Amino acid sequence: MNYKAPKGTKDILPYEAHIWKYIEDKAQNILEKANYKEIRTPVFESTELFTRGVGDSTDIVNKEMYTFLQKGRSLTLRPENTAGVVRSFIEHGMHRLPSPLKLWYKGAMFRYERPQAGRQRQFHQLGLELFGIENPCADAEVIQIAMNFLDELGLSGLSLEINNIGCPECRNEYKKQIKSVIKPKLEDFCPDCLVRFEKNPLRILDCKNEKCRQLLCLPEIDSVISRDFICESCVAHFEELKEYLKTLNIKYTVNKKLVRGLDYYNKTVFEITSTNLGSQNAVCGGGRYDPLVSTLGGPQTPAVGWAIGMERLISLCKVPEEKPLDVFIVSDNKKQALKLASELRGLGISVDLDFLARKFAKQMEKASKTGAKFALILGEEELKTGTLTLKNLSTGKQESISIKEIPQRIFSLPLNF
RNA sequence: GCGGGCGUUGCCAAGUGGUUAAGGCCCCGGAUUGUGGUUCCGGUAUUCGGGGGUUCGAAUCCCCUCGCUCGCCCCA
Repeated sequence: MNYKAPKGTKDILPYEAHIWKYIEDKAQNILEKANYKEIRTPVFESTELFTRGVGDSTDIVNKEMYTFLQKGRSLTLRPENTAGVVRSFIEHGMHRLPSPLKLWYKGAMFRYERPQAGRQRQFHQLGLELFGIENPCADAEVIQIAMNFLDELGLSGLSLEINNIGCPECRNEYKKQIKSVIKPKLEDFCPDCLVRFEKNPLRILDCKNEKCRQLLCLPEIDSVISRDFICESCVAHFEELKEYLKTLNIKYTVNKKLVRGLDYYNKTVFEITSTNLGSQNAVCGGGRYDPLVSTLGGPQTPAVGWAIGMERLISLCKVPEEKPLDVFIVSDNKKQALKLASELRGLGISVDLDFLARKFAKQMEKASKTGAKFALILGEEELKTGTLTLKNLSTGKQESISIKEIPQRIFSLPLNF
């Protein structure tokens, strides 16, 4: 029997793992500087959390969840992490902590979809959530952090799109108006949009079907889209956010047709896309979700957050080379070699050695191929005299040395070694 | 759920009906039993994703099936 990783899953192989670590370290660094604390929640939650939280009109809930029954309880592998973090927030009474509460997370998410470029069934997100602040300065900080993070990774070809989809009240009015102008032309729209018309009419706005897009440009429809349908307080929120972004020197474009697929969003929504990805070009997506905490049974708490798709991000990053190994021990005495390795590791030096006890030439070859900076020779001669031979593998120079001198020799190497 | 492309060794591949299935990389051994990264020599696929069929003869043609991949939908 040949076993393969299941469809839509991938191994992160040893030579790729340092890329993940590099990115995660960078994120952690940036987030902690802004006082975000890491939270780790379970990879599965009760199914109801997602049907309530993410929304049962969404594709995620309708056709993409990995759900299983355990002793009569329905559980689901998390398709996203906001609902889980909010559940934890409520369960542990975090609303009593000083506001704002800033959390971040990273981990695997699961959605049953047809895999393609930039999309897997098990994928990883890194995200943050900011609770307790209604003012758009929170939206601005969150966006600023995302942009800063992507910037520091040296990404190019990114663009930030923002929109304000209103609060539940004004959005209902907007839906009515959209429906009324679309209705006369309804039969010209694609079959998917016919379904959307009933279930979630705003989703028609970001349909990628060429015909639908043209229909949306008809003057009578376009005028409804481009008019600010949102209520005064939502407009004020949006205007203020734009001022913050301007002050922070963050470039953005307003995209009136940007609608996010998760039911919990209100007011601000945004997306960061890259021209260097395939058709799944969103690296980061997020927005404000003021109603969610109370929907899930907690006290009314405003919140805003985003998530970044790790696999998509990694495909865009140029990452520095892995640090080379400091020392490779060449020896025909395995016991002494292992002992030496353990001593040097204790001093903070990275050390490997040959376990096959091959001849010196082979061990030297291995030392080279491993990419070690030094070969440290511990043979009969060295054992007799109580010394070691340290060979610089890039210059070929070697010297007799005592164990005490090793750290100094190794750490004094210039950085561009 | 619906479309397109592709499956030859650990990896990248040549081969499109005719004897033992090129080549390159990696790996292993030797030249070189205490000195590498360069070089040279040698080794590693009873078998072409799997099953069935056509044929004297199939990686190559036909049918079925499985897997991967890209796109639609949707999302990070």
